[in-house]
Amino acid sequence: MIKITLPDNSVKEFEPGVTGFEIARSISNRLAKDVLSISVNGQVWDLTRPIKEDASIKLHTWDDREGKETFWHSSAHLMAEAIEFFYPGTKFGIGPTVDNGFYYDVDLPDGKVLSDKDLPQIEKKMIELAREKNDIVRQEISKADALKTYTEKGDPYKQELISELEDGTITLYNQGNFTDLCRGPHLPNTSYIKAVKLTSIAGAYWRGDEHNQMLTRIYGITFPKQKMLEEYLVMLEEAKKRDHRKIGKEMELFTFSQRVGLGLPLWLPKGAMLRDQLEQFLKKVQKKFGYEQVITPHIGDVNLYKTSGHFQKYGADSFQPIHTPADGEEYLLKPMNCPHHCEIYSSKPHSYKDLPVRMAEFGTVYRYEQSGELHGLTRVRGFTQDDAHIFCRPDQLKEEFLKVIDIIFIIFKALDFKDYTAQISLRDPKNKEKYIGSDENWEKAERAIIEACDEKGLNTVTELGEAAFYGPKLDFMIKDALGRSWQLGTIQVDYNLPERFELEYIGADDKRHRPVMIHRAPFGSMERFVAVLIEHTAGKFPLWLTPEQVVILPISEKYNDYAQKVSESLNNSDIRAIIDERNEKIGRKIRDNELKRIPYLLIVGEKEMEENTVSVRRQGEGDKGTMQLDEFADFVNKEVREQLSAFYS
RNA sequence: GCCGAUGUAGCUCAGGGGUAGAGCGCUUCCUUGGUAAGGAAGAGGUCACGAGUUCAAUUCUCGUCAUCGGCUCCA
Repeated sequence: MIKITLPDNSVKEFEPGVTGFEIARSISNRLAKDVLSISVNGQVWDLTRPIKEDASIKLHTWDDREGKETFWHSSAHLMAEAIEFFYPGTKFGIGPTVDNGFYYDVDLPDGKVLSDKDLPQIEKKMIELAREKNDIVRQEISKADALKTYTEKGDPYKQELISELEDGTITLYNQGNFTDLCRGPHLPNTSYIKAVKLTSIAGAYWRGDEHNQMLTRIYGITFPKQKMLEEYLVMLEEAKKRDHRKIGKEMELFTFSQRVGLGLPLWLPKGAMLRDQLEQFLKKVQKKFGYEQVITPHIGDVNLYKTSGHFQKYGADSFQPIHTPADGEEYLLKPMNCPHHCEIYSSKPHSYKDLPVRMAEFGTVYRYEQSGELHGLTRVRGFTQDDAHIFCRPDQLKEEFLKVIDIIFIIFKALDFKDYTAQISLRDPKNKEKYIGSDENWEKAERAIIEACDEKGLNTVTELGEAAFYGPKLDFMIKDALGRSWQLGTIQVDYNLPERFELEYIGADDKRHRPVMIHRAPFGSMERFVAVLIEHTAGKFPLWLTPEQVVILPISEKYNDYAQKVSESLNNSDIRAIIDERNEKIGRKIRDNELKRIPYLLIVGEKEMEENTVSVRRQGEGDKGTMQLDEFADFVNKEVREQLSAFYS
């Protein structure tokens, strides 16, 4: 007998060769029905694979990531089987799972091009094949045999994959007439898959390299129940309604113009108001944290970027230099603010007592992005960074890092961002020559970041090899309505620029020393941040931030004068109020303004005019009763203050 | 930049080889009202742009541009 340890540390005994499925059945029939795969000593296995020795196990169902991955992995094979049925001779690339389903990269025979009109018939075939309840069978195979199989099949992609695998670890999976090279694990048979939706079709370079052949990538998602697919599709529809491009248009926040140019956003009055609120808020916070505002031009001499090294690294893929009519001068549209800030730093000598110097600028920068990459406000060619550079002594690094994290916390709190992830990017220890700067400095900087995150109790993921070439960094990422991840705030340590710009300070020892630089941007870019904010709030911005906080609705035109008086009074109390003076009934005005996502609706008529009151409605909540005019102003201002409590405390 | 799809009124979208439609919005008039759509009339389009096929193209074909979904890239 062998001992199987369950996740609750209880131990059960089984015959050697017991399978995951049998273990599940010994626990309950329900579990046997739901289980999809099993972790054996931390490795995910097929349910049908015999366990021959003592092991600790965990059974995975649809509710686990591992369970879903097994399910979708088998679904990718099912799709491949269906594609091979319609297009014999198709060559297959890779078919992994993703956050929401799976994809398979395929190379169709005879230059056949697949379009989304072909997807429904593949879906139908997948369901048909699933119903055949074909067992999915694992087969261990030698490298030589594997290579032979795919050489005969004429599939260069699989051959390439196999040639990189170690002999003795290669497995094939068979189902029906279909065989695929695969590490597994897989479902016991195809019948688990009940609902299929192939979501999109796209080109994808083999192995993600744009010099390689482009394959056709088909994305799909599957479920163990039809109803779950329906719910997923409804969820997708809802997510689309939150798209910042749609809401931005609806709420008149920003627009684009072909005449102005690709990826160059135009901020409309309400969007500009919103952005201005964010900027003013951050300026206040930064002032409190000892930052000084600076302003630098939008272009800079090309030599500035040769000094910084950016021109050598990115010049060829950037907007090309601007040439002066005479004298052969060359200027670059500013892609970064830091070189300018370095020059501000070196405009005067610094004592160690002056440090840190914290220099902030809402600096608009221009970067050439490939046309296919532009995306609403999240990926543009001209954008404004809430940039700042901290020039400090090496011994101040950690403390400064902690303070930047504090600023980011204040902002995320004011905006109710909870679902962010923090990623520490360190250098690849195996590849140290890719990075500049001494080992000692790197270790110091990496330690400072890790310790700062620990001290702040930040839940982080660490990625090796993701550091910038000039220093390690900490990024804050957040997901948009459709689950795509975007980087917002960033804090980066830089030893490179101080070196290149020969920045110095005079130490207590009366000698020259090199400061360390921290680049940081809590919002990242104003454009991207506003985009994510729109999707996060579905356009229902916090009261302190929203462009129009209050709308006054006169019962009839007779009360427009009183509405005017209310509006002036509120504006005098720093509240942004507008009036709906249209010749419409009150019900209509309420409906329209509710849909405009304005937080407070004030209804004013005969009664209110006589008593100097307003009748208050909160967006989405309905009637809140009557208040004195000044009472309402205090009420609103108090709510704003509470939302910004992280700053005021 | 690459692969695929899409482009009709301010917005959302229908239509289709014979000179273009709806709802919302907009304008004017009537109505002056109490907590999620009052009524009537009217204006508004080079059917993205360019070429080709055709007696005739918004519709079919090709190209260009833009947008959307991905890939690559992102200081």
